[in-house]
Amino acid sequence: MGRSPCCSKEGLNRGAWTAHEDKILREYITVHGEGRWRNLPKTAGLKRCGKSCRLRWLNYLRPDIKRGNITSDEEELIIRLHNLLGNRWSLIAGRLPGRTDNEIKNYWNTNLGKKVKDGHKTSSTFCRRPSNENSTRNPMPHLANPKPDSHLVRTKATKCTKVFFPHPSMLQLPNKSEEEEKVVADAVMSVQMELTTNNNGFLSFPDEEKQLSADMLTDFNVGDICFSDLLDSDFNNICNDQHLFSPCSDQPFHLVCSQELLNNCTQTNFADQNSASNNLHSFISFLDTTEETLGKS
DNA sequence: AACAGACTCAACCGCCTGGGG
DNA sequence: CCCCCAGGCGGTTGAGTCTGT
Repeated sequence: MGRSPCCSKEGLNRGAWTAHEDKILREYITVHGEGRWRNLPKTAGLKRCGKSCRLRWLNYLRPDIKRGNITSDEEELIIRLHNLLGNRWSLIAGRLPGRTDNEIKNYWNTNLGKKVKDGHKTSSTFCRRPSNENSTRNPMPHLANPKPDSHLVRTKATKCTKVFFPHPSMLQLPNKSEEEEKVVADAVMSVQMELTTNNNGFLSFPDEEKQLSADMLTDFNVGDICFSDLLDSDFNNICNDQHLFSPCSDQPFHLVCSQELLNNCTQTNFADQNSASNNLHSFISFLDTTEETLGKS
C-alpha cells in the first residue's frame, strides 16, 4: 500500500487472501498449531509473510471467530469499555468473546465513533469530542483534528498494576468529619476483607486462581484498568472534588471510594463470579452503578 | 444506466515489548 | 547491559461495495 514494506517481500502474495490460501493456512494450523509465524509460510507452502498469516488467522480464520453484526449489548459494552480503556482494542476485544480487535476497531471507527460524537455529546457516559461539522467524509472521525486535551485516544498509556490501600489509621483526609473518616475507613477495611494486601500495603489476591476468578466478566483484570485514563477523564474533577481518588504523582496511588461503591463492586459483581462471567449485563450494570455513584454530588 | 462520493473492512505498516542468548 | 528476534499492538490505507443523483 502506501508505505514501503518493513522487510523484503519479493515474490510474496499481497492483498486479499484466496480461498485456497485460507485452506492451506487453516489446515496447517489445525495440524501444527499456532506460533512460529515467521517460518509458517515456508513450511506451509504459502507465499505470504508470517505477519500476514498470523493476522489472517487471528482476524478471520480462527474457529471461534463470531461473524455477523455486533449486537446492541456488545455495542454498549464496547462504548463503555472504550470510555474506560481508550483505544486499547485488544483489551476491549478480550471482553467480547469471538470478536477481534480489528473488527472492534473498524466498528468503532465506522459506527460508534460517529455515533458517540453525534448522538451523545451531552452524556457523561461517552467520550466527548468537539464536533467537526465542516468535515467531509472521514472514515475515522475520531482521528480528525485531534485535540491536546483528548483523553481517550492515547496509545501509550501507563498501566496501573498495583493499587495502594492505606491502612485506615494512615488516612488523613482534609476537611472530613470524624464520621466521614469512619465511613472511608470502613470502606477500606471492607475491601481488605475481600482481598489481602502484602507487607507494603499493595493490593494482592490470595493466589493466582482467585486473582483470575475475581476478574470482571470473563477475565477482567484490575491491572487492565488504566487509572491514569480515569484520572485524565471526567472522573478526575468529580473524584478530586469529592476526595474519592487522591492521586499522588510520585507516591503509591491512593484509591479511596465510598462504602456504597465498594459494596456494589464487591457484592454485586465480584461475589457472584460464576453467573456474572458470561453475563454482559452484569458488567454493564456494574459500570452504570460505578458511574452513578461517582457522579453523585 | 452511469457516475461520483461515501462507506466498510481486510490487510498492511511501523513501533513496542518481552524473552532468550 | 546489550542485541536480536518473534509476536503483538494500534494506526492507516485502499480496493470493493453501497448509495444518492
